[in-house]
Amino acid sequence: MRRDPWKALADETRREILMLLKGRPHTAGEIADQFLLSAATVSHHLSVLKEARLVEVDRRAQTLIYSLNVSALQPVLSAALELTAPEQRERRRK
Amino acid sequence: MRRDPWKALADETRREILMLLKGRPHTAGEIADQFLLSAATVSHHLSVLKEARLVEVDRRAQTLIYSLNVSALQPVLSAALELTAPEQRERRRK
DNA sequence: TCCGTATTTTGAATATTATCTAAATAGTAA
DNA sequence: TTACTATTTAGATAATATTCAAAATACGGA
Repeated sequence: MRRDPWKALADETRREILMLLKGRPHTAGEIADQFLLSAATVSHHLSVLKEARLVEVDRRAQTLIYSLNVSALQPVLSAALELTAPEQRERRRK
Repeated sequence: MRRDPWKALADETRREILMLLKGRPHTAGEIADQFLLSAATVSHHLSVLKEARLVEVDRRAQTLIYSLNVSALQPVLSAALELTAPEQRERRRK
């Protein structure tokens, strides 16, 4: 399933997961340990992030390792910048 | 009521409203005319944006004029940049 | 004061989301 | 195969969000 990154980022827990992954990749268990939520709930959040391409997963035996995929943040960043930026002037050449 | 700007930005219609307001302020009616939704629905979206401080309102007689408030986008932009940016090096002085 | 226009608020239907527990799956090792 | 660990999936519930039609409010003008 395809997910809108904006929707994925709307949840505070999911943004905290991404911040955690910014430092280094973590296993699902390590991530779950950082929150007061059940492992099942964290797993659900991870799947939302995965469907939005904001994280990638690698398997190492029984263990799933999640890492941040910054490229999926690009559209969000562009949109936010476009709203913030002063009116674009016309390009000179081409 | 106080609103999380991330939540306000999660809705596509609301992001389109903000893009519209980037050009210039618009009345509620002008905004509603740009969408296939009822005026009541658009009014609801405007109130969500207002509660997230993403828009400001001025009254001109019966007419309410909405405009974009970029400053409320700052936290969103910072968070997105922080996730994207390379690991911060230690500051040299102070 | 009464009317018309612009807009919001209310009330209700429906859809989506967040969360939990319990059950299922995947992999490794005995 | 059986047992163990790591994690996800299923099923249920409660909270939140989107939407509309109808009613309410705000303002200016006749």
